[in-house]
Amino acid sequence: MTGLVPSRHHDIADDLRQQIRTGRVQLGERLPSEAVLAERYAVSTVTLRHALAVLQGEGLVEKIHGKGNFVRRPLRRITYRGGGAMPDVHTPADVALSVTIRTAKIRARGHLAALMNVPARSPLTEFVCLSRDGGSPHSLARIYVPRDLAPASVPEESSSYVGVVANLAEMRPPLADVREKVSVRLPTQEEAAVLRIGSAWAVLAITRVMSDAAGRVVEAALLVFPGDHAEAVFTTHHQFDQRGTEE
Amino acid sequence: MTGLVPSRHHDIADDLRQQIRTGRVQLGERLPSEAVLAERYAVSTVTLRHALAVLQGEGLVEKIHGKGNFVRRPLRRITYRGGGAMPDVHTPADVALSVTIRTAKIRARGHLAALMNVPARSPLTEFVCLSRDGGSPHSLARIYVPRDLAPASVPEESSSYVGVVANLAEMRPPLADVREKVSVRLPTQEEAAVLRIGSAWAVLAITRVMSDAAGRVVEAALLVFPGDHAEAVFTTHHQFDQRGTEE
DNA sequence: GAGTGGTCTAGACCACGAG
DNA sequence: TCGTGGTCTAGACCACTCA
Repeated sequence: MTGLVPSRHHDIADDLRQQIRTGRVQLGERLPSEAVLAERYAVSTVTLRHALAVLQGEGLVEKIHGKGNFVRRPLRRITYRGGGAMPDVHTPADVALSVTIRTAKIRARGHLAALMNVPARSPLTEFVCLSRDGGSPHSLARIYVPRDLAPASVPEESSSYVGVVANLAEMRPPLADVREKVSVRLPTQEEAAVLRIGSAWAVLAITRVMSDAAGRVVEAALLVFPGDHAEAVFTTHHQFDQRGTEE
Repeated sequence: MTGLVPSRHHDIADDLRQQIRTGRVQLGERLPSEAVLAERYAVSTVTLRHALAVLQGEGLVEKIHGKGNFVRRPLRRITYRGGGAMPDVHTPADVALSVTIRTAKIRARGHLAALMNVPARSPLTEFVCLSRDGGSPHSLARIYVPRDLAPASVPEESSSYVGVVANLAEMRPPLADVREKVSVRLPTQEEAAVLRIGSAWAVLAITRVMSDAAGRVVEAALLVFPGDHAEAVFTTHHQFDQRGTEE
């Protein structure tokens, strides 16, 4: 909206961005304090913070209250593949992802019951999976399956995301339909805290519902990825000639 | 990050949000000026602007420099359906969408050439479509097709998005593959201006590449939707029993 | 020119983190 | 306790819109 009028905080953001990209500020390192930077650039702290907010929005800087501003290690790009036949994330190197899983036995209600097309109070098992790429949070998945389709035990911590997903898939009848809804929204406070992102920065949220040939929902998953380095790919193959309704 | 400490600008945002939602401030109307509101809430203009920024991020308020802050009419939710067999947007009432189309004959280069898998300088036709829902911008689509597959003429303005897409589809050989990449990013300055959204608010960007049975790319589309009221739905049907690689 | 939002200042005080 | 970021003030001046 402001258009092409250069503003001081943009200049500063550009300068800091350059220093980060050229490696003059080391990855993972702390930037000088805001007070120091404000003096260095001869601006007020408010303006300097505005500049840092720009970089935070770009995912280059992580602010930690009471500690400082840190240059964020550029995270591996996350590619989610749609279609449901494969693990959620399978970039070539995603074996390096570690996962923390919290399991709970819950009962369906409200939105979740509707999503899974089961009566309220149906027994479900909930898996909350936080995957990490090295030290950095990577993605958050909340997976719900009918209790009778859940593995009896799931390791609390696993070094392989693929293994976990395979574990779930074993119990599952063959899939017939996968419906994935992709949306953009601001993270909840919890999500922002867990993923270590600013609460003003959007996430890529995917709601995935899988059902078997009988139409029974065998899994519902609420997946959340930091928006600045995630993407979802969907591939559709049209196996028949295009005559009328085929999809 | 700040956590549970209530802050003045959040309180104000909450109050204004309530007034908007309960209709005490009319849709499309201008809010009192920032100076007036700042006095009313007994805060500085900076703090008041911070509160408005929250509402702007939620898509409730649209700021227009020199004019005022306006309560944004809640836009119809945009649902993009993946798979490529259908028009981009087909909520029941999307016949109400109007579209402005700018057509240009261009030549492939760089990223676009790679995307369409054609040599640089291949002749393409570009369609830039801005669709509007009533008065509000709704989505921006940049569609590229090989020159020989482009309709000779496209109406500059059309009242029906569906008609336009059908127009394009007529020229097309049967589709074999559709690949859609969904990502979240900040809008470019141009996109922010055209879609009338703040440049700090993320958009849902879809890159769609369609190819025919021979593997030729017959269309590449760069679609941009305001992130706060758009979603994309992908449905996969598994027609065979699940044995090995079938995706 | 009058009224609006956009940017900025030079402080102040509060909340968090680590020793 | 000290250094950090988080919020806020009471102005100032500039840029945009419209009569």
